[in-house]
Amino acid sequence: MSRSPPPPAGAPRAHASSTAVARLAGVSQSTVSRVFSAGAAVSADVRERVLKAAAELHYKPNALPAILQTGRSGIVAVVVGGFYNPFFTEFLRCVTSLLRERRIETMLVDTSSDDNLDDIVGELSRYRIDGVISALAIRSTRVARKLEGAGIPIVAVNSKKFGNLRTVSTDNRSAGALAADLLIDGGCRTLAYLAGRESTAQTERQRGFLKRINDRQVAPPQHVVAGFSYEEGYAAALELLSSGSRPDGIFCVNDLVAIGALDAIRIEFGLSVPGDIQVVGFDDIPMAGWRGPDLTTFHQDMDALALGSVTLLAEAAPSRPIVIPPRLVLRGTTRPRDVAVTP
Amino acid sequence: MSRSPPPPAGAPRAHASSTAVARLAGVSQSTVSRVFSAGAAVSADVRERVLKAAAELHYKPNALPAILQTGRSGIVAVVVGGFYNPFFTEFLRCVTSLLRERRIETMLVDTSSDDNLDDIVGELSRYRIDGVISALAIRSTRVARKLEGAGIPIVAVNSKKFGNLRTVSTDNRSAGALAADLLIDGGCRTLAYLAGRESTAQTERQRGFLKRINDRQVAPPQHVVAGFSYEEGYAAALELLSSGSRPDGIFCVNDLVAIGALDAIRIEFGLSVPGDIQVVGFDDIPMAGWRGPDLTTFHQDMDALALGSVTLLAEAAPSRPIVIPPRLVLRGTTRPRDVAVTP
DNA sequence: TTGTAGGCGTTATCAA
DNA sequence: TTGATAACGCCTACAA
Repeated sequence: MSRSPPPPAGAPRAHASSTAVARLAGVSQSTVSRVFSAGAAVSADVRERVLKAAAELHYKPNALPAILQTGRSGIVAVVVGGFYNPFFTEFLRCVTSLLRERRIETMLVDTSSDDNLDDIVGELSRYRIDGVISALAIRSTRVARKLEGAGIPIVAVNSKKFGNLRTVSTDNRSAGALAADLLIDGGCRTLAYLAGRESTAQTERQRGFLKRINDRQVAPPQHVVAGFSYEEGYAAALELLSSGSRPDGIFCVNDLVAIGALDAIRIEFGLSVPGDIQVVGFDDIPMAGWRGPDLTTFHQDMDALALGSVTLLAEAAPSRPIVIPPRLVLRGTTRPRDVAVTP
Repeated sequence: MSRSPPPPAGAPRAHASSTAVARLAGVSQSTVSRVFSAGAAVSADVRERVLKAAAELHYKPNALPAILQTGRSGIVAVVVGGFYNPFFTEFLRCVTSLLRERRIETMLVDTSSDDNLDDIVGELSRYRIDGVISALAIRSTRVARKLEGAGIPIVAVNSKKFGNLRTVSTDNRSAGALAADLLIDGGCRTLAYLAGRESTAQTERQRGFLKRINDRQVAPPQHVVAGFSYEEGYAAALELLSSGSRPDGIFCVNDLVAIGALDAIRIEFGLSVPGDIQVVGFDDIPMAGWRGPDLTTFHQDMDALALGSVTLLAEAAPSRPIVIPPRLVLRGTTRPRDVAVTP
């Protein structure tokens, strides 16, 4: 029997195979296989002998041949769009936790844009991943089409729906409308919106906000494009206030931008929040609850988003989009109020 | 030729194999394999024909048989100890980015404790991962030993060294000493330390801090066990100050604890920082640089930690531990000073 | 309950 | 430069 040359000293010794275990236990390879696959019929005596041999050889079943055989890898790729934003890391936490419960492994992909998602998924498909969960929304038809061509089920969060794409979203538009109500009911009359860059979530929030403002016959808000980071929020607020305008209510595309804006308003301009200006964010990241920012915001229900993603991915065929309602979290950057807010 | 039954309608169609491509291109399977493995000799003519056929069939080489054959998967598991702490997420960001450059995939593991790391790695070894990078330090000999038994190279950050374990660490002890110097030179005489729970990093920071304080003949600091989160830092500061003591300098085990403490000090007690109390953190997470906290802290060089981890993992045999110097970042929670700090 | 044999889709080896 | 053939380690019939 021909054998491979011995591994160089110091190198991790090769993994034992089921054949090796079988030899040591004096049984056939298939018997070893049976012992390690749930619900197969093996006599207690043989099972014990096999397990003993396996332990002795540090045997761990090799998943790869099984995948090769069955076509299912038990691996899901999770895509995030940057670790700077706790929205992504929280989502990642929830998803990996759910996947782990289901004994599925997570392959992590971090990318700044969905533009190259098709390439990344193509690359990952070499590992026969069972699916993709993307916290990054898909924007272009080109990418959506190529992803479909890869033949791997894909769930995207807060994304527009394309073809077979499965989507789970927070109801961003309603939240935008609610934000408008909140500020207007709180007495604001000169509103501003600190926007993100192109993304479905951002567009929807903005749309809901503008629509409700218009419906309630309040003057349209000033619009400043910030981005999604603390620094961009800070800079945008600086720009806004330096221009001489003094809005009394600001809705921000997310919490990082809102916290940046807050710091600029309070520290750079010495204005009071919510006295002079009320501020509303989006996401309810942990820092929004810190005593410093104490930010009023909309909670994105990560558990629901994650559970929805995992569930949709598990389904055989793409089903209807899942929409999760946001939850308003009232904190110290808006005026205390008794009136109930209705969508 | 026997064929498997056709896939159910709607199911993602099966991936094409190199054999299918070979048939279509009119060459042998080995030739297709050569075309897709770098640096193999194939005539331009044949290569073109194969690539055309491959494109037509959406062919992507299946990595699994290759792994089976070569024993190398191109997958590394990265372990983090909770997404609440930007230290972990930043590390994760740097590591995945470096791995991606090297065309290695990241399998993500999130676990609250290193106690079950051996089980997790055992589970992952089924995928024949090439190695493990753990941002979580390894504390117990039992786990270290079992990990060694798995025969997979492992790098741990800020960890004690066990056997074959490869380690990359920030020089936590020196940083602790520097923190003592900084506060004492800044005029502090009644110091306090907000500690984390058992971990090598925490112990080392504390040890360096205490030693330098002792060396400089300043009274030993008060010691409160907080933990590693914002909430725990807040609670610990509350406890410390409610007990009636008024330290004038506090060193915190990490930035989250420090920011929690800051909020308690400023908001709950109305004290001035750095006027009444100076505060020093550790890690230099992004929030430490926000205008609100504006926290003086020690920067952990994530790029260096990540690069060290990836490099150590790539080495054939475990080599010497890598130690990264921390960098003091002076901000607004300590008094401005001109004197240079020397270790 | 256990063993035998074929096949999954690559890489590696050797011959042509 | 190309092709045939043997692994890699498991799962899945099917036979004993």
